[in-house]
Amino acid sequence: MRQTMQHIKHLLGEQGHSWTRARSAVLTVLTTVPSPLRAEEIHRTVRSSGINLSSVYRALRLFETLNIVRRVELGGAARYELADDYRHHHHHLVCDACGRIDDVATCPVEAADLTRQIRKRTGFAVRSHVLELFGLCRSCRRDGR
Amino acid sequence: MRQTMQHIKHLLGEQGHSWTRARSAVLTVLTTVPSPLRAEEIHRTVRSSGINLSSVYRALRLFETLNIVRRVELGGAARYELADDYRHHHHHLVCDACGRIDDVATCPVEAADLTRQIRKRTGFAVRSHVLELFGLCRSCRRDGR
DNA sequence: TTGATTTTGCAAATCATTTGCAATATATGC
DNA sequence: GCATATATTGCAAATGATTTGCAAAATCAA
Ligand SMILES: [Mn+2]
Ligand SMILES: [Mn+2]
Ligand SMILES: [Zn+2]
Ligand SMILES: [Zn+2]
Repeated sequence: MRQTMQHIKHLLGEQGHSWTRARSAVLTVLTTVPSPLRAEEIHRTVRSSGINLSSVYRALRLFETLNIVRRVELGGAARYELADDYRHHHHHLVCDACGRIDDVATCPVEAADLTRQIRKRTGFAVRSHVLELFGLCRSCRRDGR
Repeated sequence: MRQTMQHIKHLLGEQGHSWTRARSAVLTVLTTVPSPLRAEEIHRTVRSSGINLSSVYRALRLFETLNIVRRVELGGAARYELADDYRHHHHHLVCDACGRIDDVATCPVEAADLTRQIRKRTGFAVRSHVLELFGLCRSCRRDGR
């Protein structure tokens, strides 16, 4: 999305970071593909532009600290997707059989106001949470796996 | 807990696995310490018995597949704790400042009956979920970090 | 106790990710 | 645009966590 790219480019400038081919390319992939991708998957689509895997990792790391991208851990290599500031806060349904990953907008942590409950009960101030749901997607279920 | 150890020993036998010094030692640690531990931390307390780090990893892997232990991913090395069959289903509060890890019994996924809702809406059959909460524990909050 | 079967210690391999460094690209002020 | 100070990159080597091959040692069932 052009809007998002422009905004992020500007943000990088403000923070004293350059707008480089590598960063731009990685970001293009992430704004294009909705599911969380591995560094290696991102690299596969930008390597033709002569961009090194290390640079992909470096770009992702920078984006993560700037809250542009968030890391998603689903077992194995980490995955990355645009952060909540650019896409609705959401969680994932991961199919154990075929590996398909879908978004779920429903957040039970927000729905239950869990953050407030925990703060009241324990004094712990929740600032973020990780929630991932695993199971079988409709079609794998049909295939009786 | 003696009860738990006996039960697991019996379970291993049933499934054709031996009851070995390494497995017994790892299990003793896990039934003793309530917070999720890293392989290396477990090893530190059993190395004196001449047990190798590889064996700790192998024991943990076996226990995981037998649903005796569950892996907890909180960033960095994986951690392991007794599985839900032996301890209440629960999640964690991880303090970003001091690293303290507490259990939370409240499960918003169960509370919201999210599994059923998702199945109805999307056909996806949720079988398990991962939820970890990050923030500042009461005392780190007081210290104003 | 014994022989068949598992498991272990150890070292080397693997996998994801990070890092040092010299070469290259980007930004900024002419 | 052009020069140049600074930031970034490619590449290869390092790292940290976890896994693996294999011969030796432990466990198990008879
Ligand atoms: Mn997503
Ligand atoms: Mn726990
Ligand atoms: Zn949420
Ligand atoms: Zn739960």
